[in-house]
Amino acid sequence: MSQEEKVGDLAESVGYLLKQAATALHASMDAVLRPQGLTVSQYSVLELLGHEPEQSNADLARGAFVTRQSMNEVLRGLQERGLVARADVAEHGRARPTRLTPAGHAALGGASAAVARVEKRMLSPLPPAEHAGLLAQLVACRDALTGEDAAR
Amino acid sequence: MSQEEKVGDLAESVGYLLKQAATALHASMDAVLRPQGLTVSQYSVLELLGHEPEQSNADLARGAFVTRQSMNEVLRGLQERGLVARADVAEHGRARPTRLTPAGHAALGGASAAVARVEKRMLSPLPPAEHAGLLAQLVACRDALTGEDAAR
DNA sequence: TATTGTGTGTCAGGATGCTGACATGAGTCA
DNA sequence: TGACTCATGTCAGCATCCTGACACACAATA
Repeated sequence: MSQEEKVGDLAESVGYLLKQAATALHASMDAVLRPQGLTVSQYSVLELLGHEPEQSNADLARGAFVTRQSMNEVLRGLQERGLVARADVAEHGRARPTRLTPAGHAALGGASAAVARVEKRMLSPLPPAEHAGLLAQLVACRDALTGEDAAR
Repeated sequence: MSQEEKVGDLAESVGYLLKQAATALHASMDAVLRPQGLTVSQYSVLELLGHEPEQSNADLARGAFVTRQSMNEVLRGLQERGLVARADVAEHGRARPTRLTPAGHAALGGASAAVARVEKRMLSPLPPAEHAGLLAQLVACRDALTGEDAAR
C-alpha cells in the first residue's frame, strides 16, 4: 500500500542525483570562468546573446532562469565592463534590446570554449550514442514539471 | 578543426538542459514544500537525518552541497521550530550530533510524500525501464566532474 | 611533553537572487 | 475616447549562501 509514498534511498533518487550533477557542473563552470573574469550568470548572458542578439532584459531573464531584477544587475555589470551595449531609448515598448560589443564577442569566444571542454569532460564517461538519449530524458523531465504548474 | 570548440545550439547542450531540469525540480519542490512551512534546504536536512541520524553540522553540509556556515543557519531555524535537536555538549570532538524530534519526523513524513509525488511526476514521461539508466548517467556525469578537480 | 595537522563550530562581511511594489508604454475593447 | 490588461524596467527590502577568519578539540608525531 504505502511502498512508493516517500523518497527512498537517496543514492537512488533521480532528484537528488540531478541536484548533485547540476551542482558539480556549476562548480566546474565557475572554476574555469573565474580566471576569465566572468561569473556563470554573466557567461550565460553572453552565450544567449551570441545565439540570439537584440534580446531585452526580460527575454534574457527568462533564458537564464532568473528574475528581471536579477538580470538587470547582471546586465549592469556587463555594460560597465563594455561587454554588452543597450539602446539608450526603447524603440518599441519599454524594452531596450541588448547586444554584444566586440569585446563581448571576444570574451564569449574564450568562455564558450572553456565551458565546452567542461561539458565534454562531463559526458566523457558516456558512450556518444547515449548523449542524445540523456538530452531527450532531461527535456522530458523538465517539461513534465513545467507543463502543468507546480502545485498539487 | 574547430568544430567542437565551443558551445553549440543551446537546445542541444546537455549542460543547459541539466540546469533547466534542476531549476524546474527545485521550483516544483519549493511549491509543494512552502505550504508545509519548509524550504528546500530545510527539507533536505530532514531527509538526510531521516536516513542517517546523529549527523554533525559538517556532515549535513556535505550532504546538502552547502557550506558549514550555511548549514549552521538552516539548523538554527529547524532547532527553533523544534524539528531537530542538537546535543548541548559535544561528546567527541566539537561535533554536536543532530537528530529529528518527533515533530521533525512528522514534518518529514508529509514533506517526503509531497516530494516523492513531484519526482514521480518528473519521471512520468519516461518508461520505467529507463529510470535506472538515467540515474546511472547522472552519477557518471557527476563523478566525471568531481573526480579530478575542476580546473584545466 | 610539545608541535603539527585535521576537523569542527561560529562570527563577520559581502555577493547574489528573490518578492513586493510602482511607473511607463502598447494593445484591446466597450 | 477612455478603461482595462499586459509586458517591461527599475527601486527597495529581504533571504540565502558564500568567502575569510578565528578558536577549539582531537590525533599523530618528533
